[in-house]
Amino acid sequence: MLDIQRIRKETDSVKRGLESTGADAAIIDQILELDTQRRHLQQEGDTLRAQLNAASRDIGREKDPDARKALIDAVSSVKKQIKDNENRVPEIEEALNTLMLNVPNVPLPEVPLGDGEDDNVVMAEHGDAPAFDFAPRPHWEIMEQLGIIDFARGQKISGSRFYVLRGDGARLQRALITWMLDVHAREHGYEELYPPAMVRSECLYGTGNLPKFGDNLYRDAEEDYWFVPTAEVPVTNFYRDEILDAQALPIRHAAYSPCFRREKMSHGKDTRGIKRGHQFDKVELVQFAHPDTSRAALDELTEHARVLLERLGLRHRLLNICTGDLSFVACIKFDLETWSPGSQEWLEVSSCSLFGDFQARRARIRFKDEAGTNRFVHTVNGSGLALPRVLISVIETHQQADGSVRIPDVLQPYMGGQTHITAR
RNA sequence: GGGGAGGUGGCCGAGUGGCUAAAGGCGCACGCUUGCUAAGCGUGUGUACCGAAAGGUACCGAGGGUUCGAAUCCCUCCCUCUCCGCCA
Repeated sequence: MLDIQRIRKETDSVKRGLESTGADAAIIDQILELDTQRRHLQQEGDTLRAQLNAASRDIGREKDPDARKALIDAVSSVKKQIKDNENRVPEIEEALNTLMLNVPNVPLPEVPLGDGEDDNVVMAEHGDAPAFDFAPRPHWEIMEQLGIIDFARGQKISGSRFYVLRGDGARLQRALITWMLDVHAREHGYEELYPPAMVRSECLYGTGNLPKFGDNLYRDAEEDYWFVPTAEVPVTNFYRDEILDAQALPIRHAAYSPCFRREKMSHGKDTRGIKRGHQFDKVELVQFAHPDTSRAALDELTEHARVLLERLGLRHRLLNICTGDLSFVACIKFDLETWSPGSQEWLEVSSCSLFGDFQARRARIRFKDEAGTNRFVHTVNGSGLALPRVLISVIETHQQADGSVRIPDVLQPYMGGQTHITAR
């Protein structure tokens, strides 16, 4: 959510920012109109209530029954006006609030202008494309042949876009999760959390998934429980409605969780393999940062995610996401993509975003600054990393001519010293 | 799922219709003191919104109601704790 004060004071730059993302800036004018009405109503109501309060004090002091009666009668018209005023307020406030919740974040000036993903800027490429003296195969072939995945039974159990990892496939994913969490917790300064995978809707408003993106979420039919699309949701809301110590910032948390997404929008896309499922696993990094250092925190967090790819020996690149491809909540975003030589495509394995106070304002996460003033923190997060796609890249990158897969050195201790996955 | 207790400021804890934003204590901040043993004394210390300011309004789990006036009375809901049942 944007700061209404900012919308009032910097109307033009906010509008320009929104337009650069492809959003319709007309919503800003509607907001300002309602905001004016709201303030007018509030002033009117405050004045009336001040009158009533003063009158009530007088009545309390008046002992003479007749004089008292007269005073009470006199205040009735004020009461009626207050009622009228109160009747008009909710409509305006709800309309205003709805609009505010639907305004996306405004990009930072450094975000490259563009209409869509084709305009994203490649900032860095790391590692060479792996060389093969045979035709590299896609992961679904390799994994099936090794017997470490079962698509058919996954579909039998749960339907399309579900699969079962088995044997060394399941173990490899588990090794990746553990290793990544260990790196973040032991080397990068993140406290590990294991959060709920089901949350109340309020959490999703906090992170910005609701109200606009509810149709990509699964939810309980009877109660207000929603399945998280990412650990970002519970972890960000860990501090909802709290006031943190300035000295405690930045707070860093890493969390593993399963993630659930309907993927309604991408029906026919990515149907082969494990690139896009309704359920997948992910390690998420979240930082709660001081506004003065949040931009640097984004670079730091991005590097924390990137270095994992390097250590896994995967070719990867860093993208600066353009205005037109920015997510609803981000004011700047870097994607990490890793190369999958079998499927011959770049896979997004992490989106690292700075949200400014956009989420903190929705979730009311504040800190007490040096002057003792409560201010909203800035939130930063990114995957570190998304499992299925890292798994794809590991398997396709480290596949061998004989159909086996070499296990990256860093993961071998997590696989009991095993160096290769071979057919059973 | 059934029974009992309770939700007040950073924390503890008063407060049962009016001058209570809310006693007192703790904590914290600033100042003073340094012959009553790392102690004493004083002052200050919630949030949000509107307003140039003065100031005003709202908030004592949430929502609604009664009343000139509610933290205090009534209704509904939520949550926490606890005893019982069930259970990975």
